Amino acid sequence: MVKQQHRKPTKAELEILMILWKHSEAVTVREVFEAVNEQKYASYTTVLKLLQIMHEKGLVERDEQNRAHRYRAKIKQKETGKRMLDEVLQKIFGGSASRLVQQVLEAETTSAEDMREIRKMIEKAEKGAKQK
Amino acid sequence: MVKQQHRKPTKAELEILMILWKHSEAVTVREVFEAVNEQKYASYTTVLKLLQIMHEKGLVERDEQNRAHRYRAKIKQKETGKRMLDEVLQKIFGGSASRLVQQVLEAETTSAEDMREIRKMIEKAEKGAKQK
DNA sequence: TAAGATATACGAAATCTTTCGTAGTTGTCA
DNA sequence: TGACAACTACGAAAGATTTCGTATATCTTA
Repeated sequence: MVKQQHRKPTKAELEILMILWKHSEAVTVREVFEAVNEQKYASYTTVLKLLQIMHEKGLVERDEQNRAHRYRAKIKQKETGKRMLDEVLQKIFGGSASRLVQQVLEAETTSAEDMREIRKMIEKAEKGAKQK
Repeated sequence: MVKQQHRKPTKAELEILMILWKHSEAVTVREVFEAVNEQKYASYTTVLKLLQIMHEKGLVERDEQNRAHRYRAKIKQKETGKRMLDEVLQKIFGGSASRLVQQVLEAETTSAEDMREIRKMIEKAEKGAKQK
């Protein structure tokens, strides 16, 4: 388990990260720009600047081999998700995982399908769980 | 299920809300101020201003009967938690509740105790689940 | 009742985040 | 090669959020 030493991504940065996470290969600014513009308008230089800032912050890696630089996420989606989830867990659910899960189960977006999967995971997890 | 028509609370507003949620009764600015300062330094007028802004936005209610106004959260912790959780769910876990729960189960903060509770909830929920 | 403590209101500085224009460089191709 | 397209760098405006000082009113108490 590694601790990340960077600040949490801002809203706009997270949007960029989500795009980067979809690609296994490093992508150009133009590609990111186009992906962003499928959701909302943003100028090319806005996207570029964001990537540059994220690079400074260490959120992304940059390959400067070619004229068009290529970027890839440096922080993992999983780690980021864990962090964000943990923040909600602590702040809103007072650290109670079961209260959080309960909320998820109550959400109308959780299907019977999801339920089954979740149950399986629990059963598996409970066997291997550390008894503390 | 009610939809909330206000914007999502900012970081500082959430800190205030968390304090308000702990109290069933409406509290004075001074009480909030003191609670805030157990965690970090903030001047009295900063806390006051935040509460005033939150009042304008409809995040809190204000009782102006006495000289020292009393505030209480107007939005529910549960609703806010649901919202925030749903945001993480959509943005990070692509809407998959099971992936989110899996992440929770993997977190080292989830105890065997939590697991048992979660399993019970699932079993109960699965029975009443809508089959879609 | 006068001084000091405690309130609210509110403008505006300070800070953080997002957006974009402009300058300058490099590649493309007719 | 010259014009145009595409790229990076970067400052700075614009927007959002947070912080605080000052003005003013009200309560408390010696």
